[in-house]
Amino acid sequence: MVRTARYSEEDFIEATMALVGEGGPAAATMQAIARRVGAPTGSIYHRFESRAAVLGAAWNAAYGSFTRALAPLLHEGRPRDAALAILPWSRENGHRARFLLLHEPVTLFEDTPPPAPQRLELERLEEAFDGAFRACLAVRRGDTQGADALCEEELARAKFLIFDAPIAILRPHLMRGGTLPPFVERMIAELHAGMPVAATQARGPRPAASHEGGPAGIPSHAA
Amino acid sequence: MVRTARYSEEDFIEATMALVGEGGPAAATMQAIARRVGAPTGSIYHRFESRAAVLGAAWNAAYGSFTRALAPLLHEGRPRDAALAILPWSRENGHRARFLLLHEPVTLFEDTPPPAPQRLELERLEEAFDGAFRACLAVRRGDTQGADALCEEELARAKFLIFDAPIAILRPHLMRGGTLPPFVERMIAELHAGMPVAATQARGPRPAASHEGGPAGIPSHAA
DNA sequence: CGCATTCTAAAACGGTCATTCTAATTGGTA
DNA sequence: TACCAATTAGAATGACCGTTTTAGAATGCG
Repeated sequence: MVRTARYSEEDFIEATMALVGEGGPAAATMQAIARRVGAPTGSIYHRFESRAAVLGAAWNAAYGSFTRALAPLLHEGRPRDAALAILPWSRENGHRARFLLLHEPVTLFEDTPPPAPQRLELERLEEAFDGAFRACLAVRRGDTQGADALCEEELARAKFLIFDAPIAILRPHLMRGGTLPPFVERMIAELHAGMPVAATQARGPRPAASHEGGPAGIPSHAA
Repeated sequence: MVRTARYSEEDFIEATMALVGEGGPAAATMQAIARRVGAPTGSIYHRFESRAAVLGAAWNAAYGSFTRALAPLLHEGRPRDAALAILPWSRENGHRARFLLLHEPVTLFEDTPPPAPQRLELERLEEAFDGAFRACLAVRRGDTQGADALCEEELARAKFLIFDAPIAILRPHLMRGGTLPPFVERMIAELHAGMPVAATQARGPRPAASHEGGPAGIPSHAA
């Protein structure tokens, strides 16, 4: 090394997350990222090989931070606490939360997928998070046979309850940009009380629809 | 009128929804839309004043079709059936479903908001759908005082249960592009059994977290 | 039968963006 | 101190996109 870098990789990543969080993926042009950092456009290319690499790195940073907050709780078999942990994480990560929870990767990487390094790291992160879900289910069921004998439905239920549903509860408020109202916590807690991930002790195979008829037989659109 | 049009407004709208559903908003360039229809680029401007107008019209078409399927059930006070009605609607509207349910308006209109005609129609549609939610809550509570005395939390709960949560259940499968597995119906039904929109008869003020402690007191990130 | 009007058709324009290029600068090291 | 690779700095390039323009074709009406 001979010259000390003035702008770090993290500077560009932070600027990218802020721009996407505020104005959507299209707002994060290379020139906008550079301007926000105070650097010339070309400097980004000394750290990242392309725009897709910057977006990929930003996504991995946000996703990594998020999963690091939830994974330990999942491994301890505490799905409800994991779902609730999304709240403090969102409050403490303004930029990151809006960036990660308001945009699907599809819309971020639609034009060009991120290059190999970022793609591989994302695969690692996703695999680790998936493993945490499976471990959580195994713990809740008191499984000794490991976390492999899970059907697709069980995993989908867990991901919905711990990940997608809390995010759906938060999304309207993240979008409006204000602070999260206190009732979002109540809603997540109620959700987990009424539709548990998996029963701890034997509690009957499934809660089953309690009133107003079973789950089968959707009426068609009207009446 | 003097010359019969070869390409209709609906042609361009349909192509737009298909392109966005397949490749995200950036895939729906004016040239791509025209190419898919088989028309020259300029022809679109005989029907729409700008790209934002095309996207807005497409959004309104999809959103209108969706709300027309749900609103009657809401007005009848059948929130569970409304949530379940999203399933057949999605199966019958491949393009539309992926377009509407996989993309937030924020990411569609980030650069330029749609012009007045489309913006106004969207406001009408949103107001009508909002009214349906309020009506549903009023019916469920047996309210005689109308649908105005609703707190923010009640409305947020209803929208989550009937709209956002079912969509969150469907999203992974819409993304993969395959057919919807049968267990998504069970999940929606269970959700409504465990966390009802509003009790029909007096059933106690709130279900309250049944086991493993009340809703208050989130542990911080670990342990 | 021709004309006004609405459309198709395709090329052209202006702007923006990602990326590259050239030159100047920096600061640890020999 | 003199060097030199890594970096800053900012302009230049080439591609693509939304929109406009120009020209020609079709059709109902007088």
